[in-house]
Amino acid sequence: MGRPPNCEKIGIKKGPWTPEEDIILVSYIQEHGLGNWRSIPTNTGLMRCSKSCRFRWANYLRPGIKRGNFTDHEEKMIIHLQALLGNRWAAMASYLPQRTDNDIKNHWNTHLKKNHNKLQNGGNDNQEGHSSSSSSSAQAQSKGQWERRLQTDIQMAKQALSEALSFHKPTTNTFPETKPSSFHIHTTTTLTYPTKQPNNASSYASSCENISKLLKNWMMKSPNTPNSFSNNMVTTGSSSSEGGNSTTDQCTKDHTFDSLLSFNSSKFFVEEIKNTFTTNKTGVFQDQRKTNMETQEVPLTLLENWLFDDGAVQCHDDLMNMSLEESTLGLF
DNA sequence: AAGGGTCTCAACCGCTGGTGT
DNA sequence: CACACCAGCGGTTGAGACCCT
Repeated sequence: MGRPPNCEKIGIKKGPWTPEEDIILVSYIQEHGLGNWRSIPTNTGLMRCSKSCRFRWANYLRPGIKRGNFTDHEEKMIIHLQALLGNRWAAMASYLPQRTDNDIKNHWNTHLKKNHNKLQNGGNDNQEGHSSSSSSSAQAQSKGQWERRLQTDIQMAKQALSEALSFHKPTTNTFPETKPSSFHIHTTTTLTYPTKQPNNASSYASSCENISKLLKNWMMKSPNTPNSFSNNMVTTGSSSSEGGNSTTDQCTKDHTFDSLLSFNSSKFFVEEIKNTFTTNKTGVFQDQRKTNMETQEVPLTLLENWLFDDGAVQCHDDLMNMSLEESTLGLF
């Protein structure tokens, strides 16, 4: 027989997450790492289902998420990727590491879809005037899209395989072979963080960053903060509320982190990353995972390796060029 | 200022494929 | 092999923010 049914939908809370809940979730993940989502509500006492916890983490609390307006570059990427991949938001998110699939999906539906449809309708009008056999041309087009999609999947699979076989080899500069890290890391959020290994420097630096932001906002909003949460924060690693310079440092960090996650300038980008990760290892977050940092050499994550690769930025340009030519001609 | 319409986006829902028992 | 769990994905919803009249 299979596993015993485990349905516990009684008392499940829905709706927006409170800062308290965020803090509990982040603290727990920080302490225990990502593993069994199902155990999180039980172990934390959160009245949320595991799905909700995973979703909240993946789309809001996860380190490295960039929020706010999409840049022109990002929007173009999304349009190109949508033409290439269709509504495969998770796959698209793998090309935009700092954006979540939900973010991309929302942005597409609210901002880009309308413009896209407008332009497409305009193009269709012309096309229809051209040819009456729209069904066959549509079929051919869908076949082309399907082939491109398949090709993309094959490339991704090939790269994943080669990555697995030669883990430490430097990557080449052709698309998408240089992007395995982004595929591996961001297609699914759980792959981002080694399970049961809560000592990834950059990840936890960013987790603490998120926690401190939450805490800061929460403190401002609710002056009657229960001590239990403050204590929890201290014991679980956040130190941003301590010390006079913490706020300034935090702002600088926020800015830097946002900068490093933008694709605007390749050289600046790479330098920023190098500086930032140096800061991560020596700076304000050191105390947060002091024990681990002092006793262990923190390995670079796949993302970090990719980010250090100067050729990486070029890949996005390659993608842009490729898709521009064949997929979204006339969109811009 | 107020009311109604529109927009945005966080969160939920249902489905699917992989995996454990 | 069958059943159930689990994680992930894409579609959809609805509350709040925003804009317009």
